[in-house]
Amino acid sequence: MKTIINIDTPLNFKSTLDYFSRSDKEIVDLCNDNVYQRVLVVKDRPLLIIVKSVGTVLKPVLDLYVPGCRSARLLSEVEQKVKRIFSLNQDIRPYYREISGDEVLNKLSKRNYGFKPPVTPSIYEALIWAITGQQMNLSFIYSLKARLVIKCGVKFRYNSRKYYGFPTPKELSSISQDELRDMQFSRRKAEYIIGLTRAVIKGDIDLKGLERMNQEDALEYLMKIKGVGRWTAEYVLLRGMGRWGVIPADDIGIRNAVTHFYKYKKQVSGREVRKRAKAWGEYKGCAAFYLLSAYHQYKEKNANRLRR
DNA sequence: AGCCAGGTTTAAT
DNA sequence: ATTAAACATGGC
Repeated sequence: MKTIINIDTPLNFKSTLDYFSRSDKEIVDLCNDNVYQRVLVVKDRPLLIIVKSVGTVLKPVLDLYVPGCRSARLLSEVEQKVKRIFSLNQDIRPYYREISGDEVLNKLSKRNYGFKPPVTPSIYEALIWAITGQQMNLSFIYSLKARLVIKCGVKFRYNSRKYYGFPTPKELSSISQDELRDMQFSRRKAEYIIGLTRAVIKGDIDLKGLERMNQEDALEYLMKIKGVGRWTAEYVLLRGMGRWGVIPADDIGIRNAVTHFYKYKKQVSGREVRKRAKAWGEYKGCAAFYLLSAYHQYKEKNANRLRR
């Protein structure tokens, strides 16, 4: 089945795809030729979604194709997920007003006009990804993710190509410590992932309930989970729930980006980022994504230059 | 070779 | 209330 999604606020589809394409090891959020593909598990059914942008930044229109889907209800659920992933229900323009006094962000906003922080289909995915991503370099983290996804995620075949979904709690519930170690997760991370997954399955942790909580309560709730510190909780609110008022200020990527664009002489602390982020009000998280995204573009450009 | 990566926990000042 | 060490591996 197929449907068209009309959006009445700006959307830079390409910028979001660029964000998903940061690593060539990415195997869940797939992008090429301005087309986004990903496997979603909706109501226990694995589905491939194919999203194409057929509008403009100012008049965005998305073409959503779900091969094999014959139920209008299911399709409507999928559509909600797509809206979540691309933050279609949030307007980015108030962010531009908020940071209009900041020259650095102003410039980045013009360059990537319409870019919105992407959101994971589930909070669980953001949690597992964040725990996986603690402390290590991005390249290695993407290797870990790929191994986890290939081993535990659903496999989907379409046009003789293989696609993988990010593992659901059920799919991860039977993984053992040793299997995670074999994939080169640290013992600690293996414990965190297993513990979290068990608690979610058992109902001891209610991730859906987080959506109804305010920022402080949600952060507090998440940080009670073993393996979830401040950075992870903040990251999950932003990347996994689209809470634009939150910034994971201790994030090394964000700190590097702030250091670079605000021309500090040495790497700034998370504390310094928080201080600066006060000026970004309820849109700190958006600022973080614009900085990360621009910093990545900058590094890519440098890498290309050095390759010659 | 050694330090730093999308940090957190535990234990010791 | 801060500070240190351990955890794990790859990139530069």
